[in-house]
Amino acid sequence: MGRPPGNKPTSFDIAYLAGVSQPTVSRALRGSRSVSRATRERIEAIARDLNYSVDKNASSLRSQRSNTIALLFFEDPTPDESNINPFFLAMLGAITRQCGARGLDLLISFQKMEDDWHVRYQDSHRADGLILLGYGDYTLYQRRLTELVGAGTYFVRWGSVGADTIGPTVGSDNVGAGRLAGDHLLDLGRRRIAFLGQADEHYPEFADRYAGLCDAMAAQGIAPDPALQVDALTAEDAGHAATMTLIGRGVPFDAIFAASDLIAIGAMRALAEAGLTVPGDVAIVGFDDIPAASLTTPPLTTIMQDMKGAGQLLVDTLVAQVEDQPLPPGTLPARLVVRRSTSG
Amino acid sequence: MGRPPGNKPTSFDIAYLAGVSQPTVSRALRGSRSVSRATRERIEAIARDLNYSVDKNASSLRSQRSNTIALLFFEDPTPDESNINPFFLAMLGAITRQCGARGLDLLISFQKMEDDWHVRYQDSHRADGLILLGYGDYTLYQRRLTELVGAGTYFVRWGSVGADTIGPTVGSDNVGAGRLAGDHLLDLGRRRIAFLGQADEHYPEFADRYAGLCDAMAAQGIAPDPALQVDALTAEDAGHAATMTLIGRGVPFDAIFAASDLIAIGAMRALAEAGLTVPGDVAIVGFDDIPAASLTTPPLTTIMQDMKGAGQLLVDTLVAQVEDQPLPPGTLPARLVVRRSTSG
DNA sequence: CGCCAGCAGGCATACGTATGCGCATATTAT
DNA sequence: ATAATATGCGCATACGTATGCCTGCTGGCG
Repeated sequence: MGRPPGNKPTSFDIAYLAGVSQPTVSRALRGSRSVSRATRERIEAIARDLNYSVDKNASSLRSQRSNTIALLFFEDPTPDESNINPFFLAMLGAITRQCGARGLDLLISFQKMEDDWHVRYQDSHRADGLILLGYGDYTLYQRRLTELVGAGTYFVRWGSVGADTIGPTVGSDNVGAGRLAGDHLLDLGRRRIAFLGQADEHYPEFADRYAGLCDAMAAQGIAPDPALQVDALTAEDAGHAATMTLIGRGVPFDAIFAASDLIAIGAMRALAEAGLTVPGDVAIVGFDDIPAASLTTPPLTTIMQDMKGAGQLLVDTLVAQVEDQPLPPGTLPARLVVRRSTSG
Repeated sequence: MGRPPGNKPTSFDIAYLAGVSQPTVSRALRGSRSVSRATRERIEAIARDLNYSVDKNASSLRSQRSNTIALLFFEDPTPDESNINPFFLAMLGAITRQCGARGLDLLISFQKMEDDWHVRYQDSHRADGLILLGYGDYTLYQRRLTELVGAGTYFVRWGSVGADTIGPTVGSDNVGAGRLAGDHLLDLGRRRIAFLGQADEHYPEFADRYAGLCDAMAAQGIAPDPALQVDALTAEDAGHAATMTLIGRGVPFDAIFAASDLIAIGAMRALAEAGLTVPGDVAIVGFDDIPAASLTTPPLTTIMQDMKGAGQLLVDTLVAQVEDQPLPPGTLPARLVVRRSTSG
């Protein structure tokens, strides 16, 4: 208190007051073993007293480590603001928390994948590495990801974890989650389970969820019926449209597993319009457990991903790369949240 | 391409290749008038060629400007992760966009207001200024804000804009928004309008909304009835509880203006349980236009805040301070979104 | 033809920290 | 007692950019 503003204390000021040299201050504050305990504590006291804090720019410049990671959201369908997938926003909380726990700063940006932002961020030493978060057509991103790998940029991606993914990837066990949903519906006696969601290589996460559903059905000796799978992207409208398509096909079904909650909500709207009851005529399971899922009527049974774990794993995986350590395994278990859309 | 990684080009490399001195490179790339056009273009070409990008740390260190702002979320009720107010998350999109447009980086953190994080961020030159975002008991924050002002920290806060606010503040015109909601309900012939939301000095934004409602009623010669105001914080449960209280009071009401969408959603649930129809028995207006608002049955009439404008204004106000320029005015108009909870 | 103005760019240096290396003093082994 | 080792700290310097000041040159004008 009292020092004229714009005249922030430096490590030299501390050194002077402590009667030591500037390097000693630096070492002391970083906890180097080569400063005696007494000296260190004296320096720490003075630093606290002066309200000193290490200049981040000087420190990063000298050490070539920014202790900062950059979070890049990308989504292809929405060039407009605000319409961010609620699931990712929830994950943001977990990521910031883990960054805080590890003493990292977090830079954030929403970008189209076209910009070369991602490269720039590491080149300019703003960040030590990147977290890439986004749904969208995976095949469109492959080239970009390959570039990143080629440039030696450290990054980690949220998505489908498989053999052919490019770069370190962290994701839920989507196959297991699909199996979870399938088992649940099968336990309830449902046999004609529809899947709403793009299930091709462009959207591997959705495809995995479908594969898990098929696994569960196969375990009961039920062959998947292609007529019960309808493509749909993440949005509510898509869920509505897909359900209309499904109904239009005239094949009977007694359950729906939707690849996202928004799809499920759209589906519920379409079912209501068609005079079908939930869960009476059709049981329905969503995916993501977005806040709105518990607010629908009936509340939506869904799959909850481990977002806290996801945030930790993303950050840890990135740091492991930067520090040249072995990467932790990349998949996280998901959990079924039963609500009245299946059990009512 | 091709340069060994870890050997990033510097301005010296460019200078060498261009046959000029390093300072000239710096000036050229920053667009200084004292570099000839020809030289500048030559330098720019080489820089592009080498995939050069200015080292952010060195630049910030030297210029004492980080061109970065820090966004601090704080909410008192949720020490747990994830449960972030969706409204703020939507605003995040607008803020990042404006930061991008102004060439600023954005640091982000969720914190309890107790930590001295906010001071640290500017002291350590991580950020030029802070954006403070959070609901919560305003009176609890006053001391912190006063400290920030005292420390000369640049910041801007989202909240109620009034005479007694501490530090530069940006917010919606909550009084006007309340009037908007009131006028709408009055136009529909409703006369007994309840308000659900804390309306004291601890939550000035809510109080302003209530004041606007009272204004609108007063303009029609209707005196506000204290029995029709029930305290409620932001959450859905609170809305449910408040509505039960309201019903329990036995005073007749034909409309509800809720201080937030989540309160409104809770209210709708309580009304349904009590056998009251929306909008037949009770018309209801929310606030925020969160994504779930259009998914309720019936869809919720609500007040939409100008989030794009808010993001711009927050960033612009902060930058104006840093650059020692006059601050733009701090209030933004809100808009009524009519859905079936009032007009059905 | 000489003088002053203005343009383009170079020189030197500062920003604040981190770290390799060397040098005392203190400690132990021989 | 002397050599070997450890401990604690200072010296010098590097990180890469931005900027105040000065210089050399060109051109216009009296």
